[in-house]
Amino acid sequence: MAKNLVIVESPAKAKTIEKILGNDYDVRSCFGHIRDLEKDAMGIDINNNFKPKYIIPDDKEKVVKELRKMAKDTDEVWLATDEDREGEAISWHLCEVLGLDPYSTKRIVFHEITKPAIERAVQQPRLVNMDLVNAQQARRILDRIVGFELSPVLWRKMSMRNSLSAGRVQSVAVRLIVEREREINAFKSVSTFKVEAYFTAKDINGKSVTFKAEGPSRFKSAEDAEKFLQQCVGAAYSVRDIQVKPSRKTPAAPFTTSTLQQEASRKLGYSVSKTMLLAQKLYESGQITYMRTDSVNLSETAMTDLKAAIIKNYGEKYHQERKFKNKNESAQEAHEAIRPTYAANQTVEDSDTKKLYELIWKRTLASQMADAELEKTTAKIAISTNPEELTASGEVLKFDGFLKLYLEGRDDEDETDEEEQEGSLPLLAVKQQLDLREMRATERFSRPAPRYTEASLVKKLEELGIGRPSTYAPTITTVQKRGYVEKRDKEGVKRTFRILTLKKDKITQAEDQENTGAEKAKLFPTDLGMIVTDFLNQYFNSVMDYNFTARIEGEFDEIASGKKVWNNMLKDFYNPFHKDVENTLENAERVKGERQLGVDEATGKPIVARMGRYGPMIQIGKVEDEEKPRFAKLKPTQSIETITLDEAMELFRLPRNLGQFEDQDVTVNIGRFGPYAQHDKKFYSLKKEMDPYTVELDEVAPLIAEKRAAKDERTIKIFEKEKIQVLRGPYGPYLKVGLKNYKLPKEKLEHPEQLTVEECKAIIEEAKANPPKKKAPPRKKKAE
DNA sequence: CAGTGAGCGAGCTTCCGCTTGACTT
Repeated sequence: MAKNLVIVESPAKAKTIEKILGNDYDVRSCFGHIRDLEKDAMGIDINNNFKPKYIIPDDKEKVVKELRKMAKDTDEVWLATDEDREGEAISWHLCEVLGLDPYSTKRIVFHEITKPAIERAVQQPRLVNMDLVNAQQARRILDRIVGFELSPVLWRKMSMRNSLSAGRVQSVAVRLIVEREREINAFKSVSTFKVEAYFTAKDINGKSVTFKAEGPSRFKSAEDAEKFLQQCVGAAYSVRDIQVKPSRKTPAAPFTTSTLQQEASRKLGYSVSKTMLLAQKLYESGQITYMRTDSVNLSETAMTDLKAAIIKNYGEKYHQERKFKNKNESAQEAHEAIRPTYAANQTVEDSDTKKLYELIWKRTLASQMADAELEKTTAKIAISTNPEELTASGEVLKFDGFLKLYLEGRDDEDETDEEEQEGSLPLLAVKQQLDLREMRATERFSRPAPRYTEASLVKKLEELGIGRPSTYAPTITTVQKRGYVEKRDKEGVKRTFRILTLKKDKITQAEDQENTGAEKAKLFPTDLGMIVTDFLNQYFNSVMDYNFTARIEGEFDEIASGKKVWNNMLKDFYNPFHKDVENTLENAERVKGERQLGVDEATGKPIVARMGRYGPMIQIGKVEDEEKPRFAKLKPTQSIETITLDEAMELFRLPRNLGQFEDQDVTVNIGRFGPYAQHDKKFYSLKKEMDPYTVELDEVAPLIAEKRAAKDERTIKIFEKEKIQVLRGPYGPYLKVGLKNYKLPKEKLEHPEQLTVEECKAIIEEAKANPPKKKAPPRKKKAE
């Protein structure tokens, strides 16, 4: 046992630091928080000044036990958790649990895992900062109160299924998506006409090249555009003025969690959870620094390392030292930016993480590289018959600088002309006459703000100071798991647009088609998400306010700096909040999310879209009517808010009988698990692209035959009487009895077809006698 | 696995932020 025990949060970090500190130090990890509020009675004694009751969660017992033992056998314990609010609290909890005195135990901090930083830290120990700890306790308790008082309100007041949830972070995330969707639904697109003229001129080599110039402004109507073209008939064009301006581009800061998620989404198409999973792998294998960070800072040693790599690869000219400042006020900067551990490693072998690593490597190096230098040329072109002018602009890259490696992506889609790369212009002279090849006025439509992607939502949350690097990915998973939000694609619709062309002094009009509104992997609110958001907005306006988190963060800061007492802050929040909760429980109506669609022509009964126990549906007639109402489920992409009466009536066409296959009826319907076909008493899920409303027998019949064959293939053996199946799955052969699966012992994996009934029964008995340990997530009994 | 949709009441759910594995059909 070494003389010193150093406790950090992450095990990968522990390994590195142990190497740096040498033999006198044992470095161990506590794996994050080791205590949390008890769940009973919220774990808070509200009437006793919000006194928290902490427990050690089951999955932390083991590590706490080990740390206790080590702490007892060592001379000195050093608390080296992260230098932020949560880290400070973890240190305090460690004191409490390990029996250390917070007023004498050594607390050390460092922002980077480098030898000088750690050695410096060890020489300057301090004590646990109780003000900061109290700020964390206030944060924790407030989140618990909000979550555990709001969620039960939803259970009581929503007429849909249970296990709904609300919280300071997730509810605002859903609100953002709901409001964006409504903005899009309400958006009225207007069209304008954009004029582009194509000229030819001789370049330096005497070669004839074509370039583009833009019209003076966008025209509101086809008539106005035509009038302009008309005025250009017979005109001569000449260069009136040329401006040449140098410009520069600057590299983006190195990655934080949020910007890494954004770029991996834009450039590699990764979901935020995939990005984090791969980054974790890179971190654990020592390839990159810590991946949950809000800091853009690079350590001194990293800067030196990067400089060397840049100079070696690209030369002195390409290096430029830069320090980046964080724009985000809520940043706590306990770590460095995300960077490669060794700048010399351009890539990694592992094919899974290769792309992400290279992205990080390029971004980090680029951040220490020289500006790109450009030359922007703008030529004004006069029209002899018209006082208006055309503008041609071109850009030439004089020095690539950081662009050699990396250019940050953008969120706006490149559907329109706006983002067209500016090409280069031929060398023009003032007064030079230009030949017009043609001039076009093209109709363009304004577009609503795009729906959020996972990554652009993270960006927005970070801007609002809501959530932390460690929670962005889990929050996005939660709102999807709760059924408030769905990630999906949307097909575009065809739209016709007009083009007026002036060519050889003649104006012609044509039409063309474009695809618009197509979106990939975007976040859509569900009806449930909208209804819950409306409800929370109505009754808990203050918590749903986009500035709520920023405001209370300010108060946490005051607690951290000793200007405010944490219990008082909580009291000021709790009293009005709890009153709202009680008022809502007492007075709010149960929410059904009902919307009137019209009247059924055949029966005169009212038709409504509303939320049922099993999701959004259409109802014809009322429950109290003599004749029972008719019900139909909405399609997955439909929404209560936007469905039309005609679309609603369409839904009543199911179930459909498609005709006969092998002398049996084939019917299609939509069930609990999506669209399916039924044939010979068996069920077959329809393929994604098959629409149960339009699918035909000749599409479904092969599916039935194919699925039957696939099932035969998976089946190795069946013991009919005992109802034991031996099946082949993606993890190898296994046993299936009813809904339960059983693993085969290793020695049976080779020849599963030789298994006997007795052997199978023995395996099952064995498994039942030694049930697999279910630890962290307790299995839910009911689906959903 | 694939019929539902009212209302009652039992017994359940739930938060955010710090960290990794265990597990999967």
